[in-house]
Amino acid sequence: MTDILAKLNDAQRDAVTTADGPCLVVAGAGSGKTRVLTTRISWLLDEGGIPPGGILAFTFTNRAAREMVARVTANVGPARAPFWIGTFHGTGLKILRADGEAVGVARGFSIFDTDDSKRLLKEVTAGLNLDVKRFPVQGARSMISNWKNDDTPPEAVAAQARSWVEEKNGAIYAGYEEALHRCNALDFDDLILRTVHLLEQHTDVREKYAARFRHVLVDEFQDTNPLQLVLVKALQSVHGNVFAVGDDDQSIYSWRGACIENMLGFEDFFPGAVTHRLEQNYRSSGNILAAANSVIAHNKRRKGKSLWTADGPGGKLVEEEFIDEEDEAARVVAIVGEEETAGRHRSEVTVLYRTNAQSRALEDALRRAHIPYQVVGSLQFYDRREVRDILGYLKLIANPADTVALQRVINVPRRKLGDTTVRRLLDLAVGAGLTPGQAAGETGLLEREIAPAACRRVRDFFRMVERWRRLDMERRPVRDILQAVVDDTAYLGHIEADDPVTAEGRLDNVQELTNAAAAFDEQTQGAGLEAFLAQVALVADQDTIVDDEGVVRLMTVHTAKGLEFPVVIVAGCEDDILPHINSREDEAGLEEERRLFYVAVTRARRQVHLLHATRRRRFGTWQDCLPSRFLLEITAEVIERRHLDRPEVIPISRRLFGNEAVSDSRAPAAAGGRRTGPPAVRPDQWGRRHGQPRRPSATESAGWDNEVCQDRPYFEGQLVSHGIFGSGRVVRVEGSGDDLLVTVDFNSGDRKHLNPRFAPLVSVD
DNA sequence: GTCCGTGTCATTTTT
DNA sequence: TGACACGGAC
Repeated sequence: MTDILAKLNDAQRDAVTTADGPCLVVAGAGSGKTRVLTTRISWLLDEGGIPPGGILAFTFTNRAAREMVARVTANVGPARAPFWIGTFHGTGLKILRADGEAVGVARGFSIFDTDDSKRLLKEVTAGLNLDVKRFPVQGARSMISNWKNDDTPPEAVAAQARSWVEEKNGAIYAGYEEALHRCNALDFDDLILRTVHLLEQHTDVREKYAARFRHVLVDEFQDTNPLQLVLVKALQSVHGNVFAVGDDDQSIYSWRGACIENMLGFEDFFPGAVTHRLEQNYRSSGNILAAANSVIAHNKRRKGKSLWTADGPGGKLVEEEFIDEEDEAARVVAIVGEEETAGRHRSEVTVLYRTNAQSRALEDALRRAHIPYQVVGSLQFYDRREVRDILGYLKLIANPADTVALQRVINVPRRKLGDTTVRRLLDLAVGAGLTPGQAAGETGLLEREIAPAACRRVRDFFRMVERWRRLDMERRPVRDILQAVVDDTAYLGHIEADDPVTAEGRLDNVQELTNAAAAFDEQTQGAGLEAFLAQVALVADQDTIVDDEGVVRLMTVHTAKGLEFPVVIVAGCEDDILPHINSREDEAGLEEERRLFYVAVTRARRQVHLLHATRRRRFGTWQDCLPSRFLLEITAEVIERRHLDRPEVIPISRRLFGNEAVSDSRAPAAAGGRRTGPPAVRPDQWGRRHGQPRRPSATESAGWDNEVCQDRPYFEGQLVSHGIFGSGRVVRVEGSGDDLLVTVDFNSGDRKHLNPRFAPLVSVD
């Protein structure tokens, strides 16, 4: 243990060995937050004499939970690995499965994911005869989520309603809750809300858990919502041992109910709390930290801290301006090439952006350049239609009351069971107080509303489901049940027939799901269907980053939180993108965008590229773009700014007085249009318009060299210079176009085979 | 019940 | 631009 502590710096060690009682660790980006948390747990187990079951630790992601378990286990050995380290939702699930019946949570309940909730809400809204346009499902969902996170029940909403719309919103909420109950399902928020209710209303249960857990630890505390705070309070009520770690400057989930006040007001919520601060950064070079610090200092709502590093300043950050998103993407390709030329892996480069839509241009460019890439996190495996279909069957098998799943699958593949029939079936079932399957089993019930032929088809369907359900009751492996579903429904044939073009990929997905089920059976020694579905709902992070050196990663800034990369490219550093247009009105929104920018910059270890374009296609039309205001907040000494040098571009300094005239005067610049020809100004012309000829530095203009070299092809004996390898002489030229390969003997003695398309090779005259 | 044209609306998404 | 939902036509 002592050697683990010895690896910590003073601040970290103070935090780890802090005495009992509430403690907040304000941990800046890259300051060893996870290490402090895991060492603290190890220390409590080792030195504090706490049994493994006495530790309760909350994270937000499964990834974080896994990592924490792994690191603690490495410290204390598998025999003493704590087993209550998990996400808030996963922990709520565990408690509810054990004791939920006390608050009306029936055994065998399903977990509704976002998609399920939306379908249910749509049904509820329609059932209340409300216009979906005035009461959009997504809006209702977030409203309800907010209410649940404030522990506001439907009755309270109804009582406070002051207008027809509010009244109806309350009615939707109430209807939704009823429908959930009928489906014997909980949504994500319920997993926490019901746990809170359980602990609040049942003193015995609360004391059982609060006494069992001697220490409660929370990761990413800045992301907790009010309900999660209540949960934490309840669980520490006996002993008062809370250890929370977080960074208020990285709070970027307020739109999901995260409440930065939980962190800012920690000392009020937990009187007597001590606060530790971790400000030494072990990730980024000095300039990167200086840039991050200077930007985040503009925020008012923060605890205030300043990161520092014992390492050197490293390279400057680079801000680069481009004509449009295609040029920007070309620069990304070039940067990747530069890294490779320097002998590093592509995977050292990660591209971050604010909105998913931005990935498109980047992907196009990378694909054209034959650079493999991975878009992390956007299209979830479990969101694919065929996967959801099969899971729908499994959900229906596990929970006969799950009418959302029923409606999803009853007519897929087609069984001539249309909306009308299904609607009538559901109404009959509700009227009789039965599940749809039970209703189908009653003689004569269906016939009251449904045509005989349709009745037969309905019964056939449920007979099939019953058959599968027996497999589940026999505790057969999930894999077998899944296989039976796929076989009995001829689902693979359905995929082929539905769309032969995409069939192959979708068949693969079904296979992948089968593999996941088989793996689950094996790893859990047959935990069963219900457990499998819970895992799928809660551990859907298939977006684990592929461990592949040959892949460039693209992701949103949100997705990148908690990760680090050698080289970070932030694409689209423009006003209205980052900060996003929807956040510019209010100060709080702007501060969150600034934190987002801060998160992006602090992901980098070695180099940060901040790219922006003067115009960009948005919703089909060109839109003028101004550099992000956050770029101006970066302290000048640590950043190199490369702007397109065009007379019509307003110098960045003038923008400080930003007024309408600025964007007006820029308009002609954007009017040129790109389609008819190359951009008016190429990146390789930076700075040259106004005289002062200069040699492009190694890091710029690489993306354009292949075009340059078409005018001036390389030839043997040519003297060239390379930003990293220095100068040398061309000894061989092979291939052409994208495959052009130039062999250069550098003065350093190295012989390199370079593709000028990527390698910043400059002719020396 | 299904198909296709038209209209609409565009953040971020740990669970 | 493009994804998706809805309404009218078959």
